[in-house]
Amino acid sequence: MSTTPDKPSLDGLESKWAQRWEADGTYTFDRVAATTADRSEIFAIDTPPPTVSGSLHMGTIFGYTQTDAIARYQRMCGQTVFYPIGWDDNGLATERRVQNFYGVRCDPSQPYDPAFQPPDDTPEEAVPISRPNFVDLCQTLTADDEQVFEDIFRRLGLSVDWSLMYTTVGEISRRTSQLAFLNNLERGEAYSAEAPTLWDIDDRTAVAQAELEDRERPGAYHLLTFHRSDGDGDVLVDTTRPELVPSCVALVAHPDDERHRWLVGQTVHTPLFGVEVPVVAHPLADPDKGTGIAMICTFGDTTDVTWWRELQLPMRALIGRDGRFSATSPEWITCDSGKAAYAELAGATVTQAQRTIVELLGASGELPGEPRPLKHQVKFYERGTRPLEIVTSRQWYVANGGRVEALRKTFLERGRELVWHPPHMRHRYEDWVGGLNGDWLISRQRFFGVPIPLWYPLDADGQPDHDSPIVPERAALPIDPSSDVPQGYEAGQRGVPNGFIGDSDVMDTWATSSLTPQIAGRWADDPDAYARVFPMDVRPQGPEIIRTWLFATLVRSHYEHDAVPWSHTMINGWILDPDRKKMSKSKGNVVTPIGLFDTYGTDAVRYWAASGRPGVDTAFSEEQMKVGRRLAIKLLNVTKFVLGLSAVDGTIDGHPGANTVSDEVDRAMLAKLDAVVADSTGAFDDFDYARALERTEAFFWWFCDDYVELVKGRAYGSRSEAAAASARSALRWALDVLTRLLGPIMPFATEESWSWWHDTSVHRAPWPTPSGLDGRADLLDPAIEVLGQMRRAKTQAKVSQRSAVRQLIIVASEPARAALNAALADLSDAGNVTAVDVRPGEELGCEIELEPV
RNA sequence: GGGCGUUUAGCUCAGAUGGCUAGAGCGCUUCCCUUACAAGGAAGAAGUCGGGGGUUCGAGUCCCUCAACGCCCA
Repeated sequence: MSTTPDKPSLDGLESKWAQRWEADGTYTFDRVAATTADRSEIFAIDTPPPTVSGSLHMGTIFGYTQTDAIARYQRMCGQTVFYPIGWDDNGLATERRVQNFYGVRCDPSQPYDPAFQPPDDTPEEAVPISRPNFVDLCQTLTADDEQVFEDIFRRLGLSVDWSLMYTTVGEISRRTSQLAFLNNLERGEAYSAEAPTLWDIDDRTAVAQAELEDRERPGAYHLLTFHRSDGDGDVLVDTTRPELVPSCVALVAHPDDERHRWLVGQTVHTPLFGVEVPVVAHPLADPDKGTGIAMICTFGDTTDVTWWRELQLPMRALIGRDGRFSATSPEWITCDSGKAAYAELAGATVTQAQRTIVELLGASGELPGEPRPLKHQVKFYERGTRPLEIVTSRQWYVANGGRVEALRKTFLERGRELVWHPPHMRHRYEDWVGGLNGDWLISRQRFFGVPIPLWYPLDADGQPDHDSPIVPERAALPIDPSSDVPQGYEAGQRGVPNGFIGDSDVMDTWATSSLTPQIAGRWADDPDAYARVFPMDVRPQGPEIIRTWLFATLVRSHYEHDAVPWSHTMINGWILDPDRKKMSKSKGNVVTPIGLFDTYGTDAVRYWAASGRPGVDTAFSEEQMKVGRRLAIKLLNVTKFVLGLSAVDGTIDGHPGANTVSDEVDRAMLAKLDAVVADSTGAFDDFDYARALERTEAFFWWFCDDYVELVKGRAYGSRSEAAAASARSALRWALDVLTRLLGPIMPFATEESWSWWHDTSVHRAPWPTPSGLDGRADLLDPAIEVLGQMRRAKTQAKVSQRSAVRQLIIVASEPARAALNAALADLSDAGNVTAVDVRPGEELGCEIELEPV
């Protein structure tokens, strides 16, 4: 117990208490208790591992504070709380940051340089370095970033158990991720296939459906002339991608389109290249677009892929992984003029090719009319800068219902097993699962990630056999197939005929972070410990990653455990800037938290975060933080006041003593507080930290402004010792309860004021229960009303609130008079009333005669 | 084009199963250094609850419709 300071202050509380909590293990997950506890006595949280590449912004503070409030509530309720933390350092975001930070790029053909040092100054041209050197740099940089994040989270007062920290490229994550993948493979849930894939030509990697975004781009319709093979005229086709004419495999019209029905089944020759292609019918052809007949190319967009697959068309792909047209003329272009035209395109980028082909078509007279500009939606990788292309490559997939209706239904049903907070967020999940159009592509042609743990045997020609991958021993995980050697082979056989080769890809970030319950819970290493926390109780996260993180976690858990990974999911809202725009890095309106912690104190920032309702977008508001700061200071001050009164023996021992709290006024206040306790408890049980805070806060201000003012005189001893003891006892009890109610939201100020009169942490104190004193909650209403009228009279008379009332005449109904009588002495004290008279009447009213100045 | 959400004082938001004479905080105005708190306290002004229909004795709350904004998906 420390002494109450003369001048309470919020300054410095964060570092003082963060250190103390760490030293005391206040938030440590109690493994011993967990082994004997019933599962219902453990509360496990699947914390989002934030991406550490870059700065931590207010959205993170917002969501994580809300989760922390729930964790603290559950802990005070006596739950053994499993609250881990992780860093998502895996993936392209980190690679980008390393490239920019050090001025390097990964070139897997470079040999490892053990003595490599990054350039001192960022060079103009990126320095090519080996993959191991590159990965080293990624590790170095993320380690720095992670320390910065940890400092911020500690300052935020997150009650996570730091000993449970993991990273998504760490050894445990790699083992878990590879093990889960091998299990998926063994059960047939993961497979590899050579297929058209959305491809980012800048990052040179495949991209999954969940990573796409549509962006509006200017384009132009070009009217192209195809020539009927029967020589009986031309067919005009509108396209926004004339450069893909050499990849054209068919024309397509809607089956019900009368204008083109006669043409279906015939063939035409493509402009410039003279390749004969069929005219086919398919319902996805839009009769209202362009001329109503479209060119199918392999591949201009995802509709082309659908047509190609469903109509079993040939593949005539020309754009390579570098985004350039093939350097050699393809075999399907046979005429000399076609070959000559292609020679102009060979090696060109898409933009160059379009310009060239428009010129060629203009010269050949096969481009009637001018291009007509339009704006259209183009698919981009969400982190990318150029439109995605579709290339054919071998990739690994995990079945997610995108191709099989029954599986899709299974995942929709899994989604309904979860309790969603707020409930409408479930729609986002269902919309996404319902709209899947392919399996989950998990392989990435990148460097900093969890390797796909496979090798392939090479045949006598040195060609890999992708259908018979070599699987590592489970006990050897994690492995890196680019340096580890499979059982039964020797290192010298790598890459030689009849030898082996490692899979060079890494897994998608989500393929690892979809396993956060398994990683944090130590599924791969400690099944007993894992069984204590899985399925977890809650997954808090942002709405934008329902389609990725939440869905992928459900998929993995379904396969691995035939269960949903948690019983509840809490989806937080967005942070909006004062103009109601979403705050995001790209908009440049992001505020960083440290300055706010300095200015308002962490509790104030937490107060703002906790006042955002679950799932509701919330304006960034420093005004709200000021309010939170006032609340925190008020708590310190009112605690100082209550503790400054002499203590009452034996009244605070779990509950206020029924004998000591003898005054009806005090019991009425405690009855009101009982209702607040019940409300707050119910709200927290329903994950509604905001409602809990709102109820507690409203009561707290009433308590300070009205109740304390009403009983202050009596508490000082203006009447009998018993009357004073009742007030002091009630004040202490109420303050004790209020401090605990505010603990989950404002951990620092509550811990500080609590420490002035307790030896143990408020965050380990039991969650409050009702006093059970059966007071009349509405008893004080008329007295408080009269108190207000006296204040008004004094304010209007422009005199001090302290000034005396010579005579107070109250008119009140019978029940109100009874209630007033109980409080009349307190009222006279509080209003400094010389003479008071209560008279019968209908409406409550007062006549107030002030003492002349 | 489809789905979801939001729309209540100048601002940010509360208003479970319809009963409100519509609340809070901030901001604003005025007053008060009162022995927990001047990084405070007291009081006051301020809203035809997005528009239009409907159900009902009664609707911010339920139904229909329209509009604006936001997000997600095509």
